[in-house]
Amino acid sequence: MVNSKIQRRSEENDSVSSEPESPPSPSFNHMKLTSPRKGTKRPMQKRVVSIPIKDVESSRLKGESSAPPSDSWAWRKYGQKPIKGSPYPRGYYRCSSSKGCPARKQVETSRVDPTMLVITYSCEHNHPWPASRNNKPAAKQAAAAAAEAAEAAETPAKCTAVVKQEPSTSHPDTEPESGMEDSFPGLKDDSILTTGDEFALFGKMETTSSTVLESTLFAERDNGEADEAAVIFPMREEDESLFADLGELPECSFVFRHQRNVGPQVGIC
DNA sequence: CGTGTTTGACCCGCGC
DNA sequence: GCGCGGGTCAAACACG
Repeated sequence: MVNSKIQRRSEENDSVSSEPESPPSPSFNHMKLTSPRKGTKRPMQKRVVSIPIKDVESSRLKGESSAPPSDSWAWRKYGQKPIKGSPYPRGYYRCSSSKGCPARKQVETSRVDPTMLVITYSCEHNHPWPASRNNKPAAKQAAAAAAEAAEAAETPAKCTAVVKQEPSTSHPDTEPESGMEDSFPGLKDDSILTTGDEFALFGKMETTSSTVLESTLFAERDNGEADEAAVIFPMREEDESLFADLGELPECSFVFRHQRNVGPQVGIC
């Protein structure tokens, strides 16, 4: 019971702790050795992705058989909570593609725009994603998760996105080289839309008409337009190789890009 | 039978 | 110090 609970948490912590130099906080010592919680110093990487509920509903109506996979990983739901201030519940998912995978994601309907789903991915710093994938369950579960949030929203979908561009850093090498770059211009050139290998799965997100990748770091600058906090991390070569595995993205896709001098732009498609 | 979902309870961090 | 809110656990249940 309690013992098993503690033991389980200890095991989880063991599997998670890739940093021997950062012992658990004293408050965890007596009771819970658990995954990172709010306010802990553990370097969790976080990415926030918004997708239109419309896409989710459409894919669900199609039986999701012909719909693109939401991502490449299997997610197991481990909780759902109503969020204060938001009429929509938040679902909590854990990566089940491999044992001990600390990756998690949260799915909720955006309070700012009820037509958008906000999916927050988080993972331990430098945590390697499992090499093997489980596309079928991943697609099924992610679609179900999104559909669930979509049901909670019960609002007509539209296609609205907030876009940020970065003219000052438009390098010539931002020329798209693949289908992905067609949809995410400049994705490969810098760390604006910085995505670690943990989040290579973003490319598999359910994106059939419009997709927004939110880098909410800039949102913090911009008076917190988004309601999620994200940590930006540099993209490395291995990340790019993982991006190579990204699926095709919709034509009407916007990428939030972080910049210093230019304010956000609103794009409607 | 294995895997995933639901749901109530528990725990912790943070704000007041 | 206390209460609130968010995040997680785990038993029970559902499904393929």
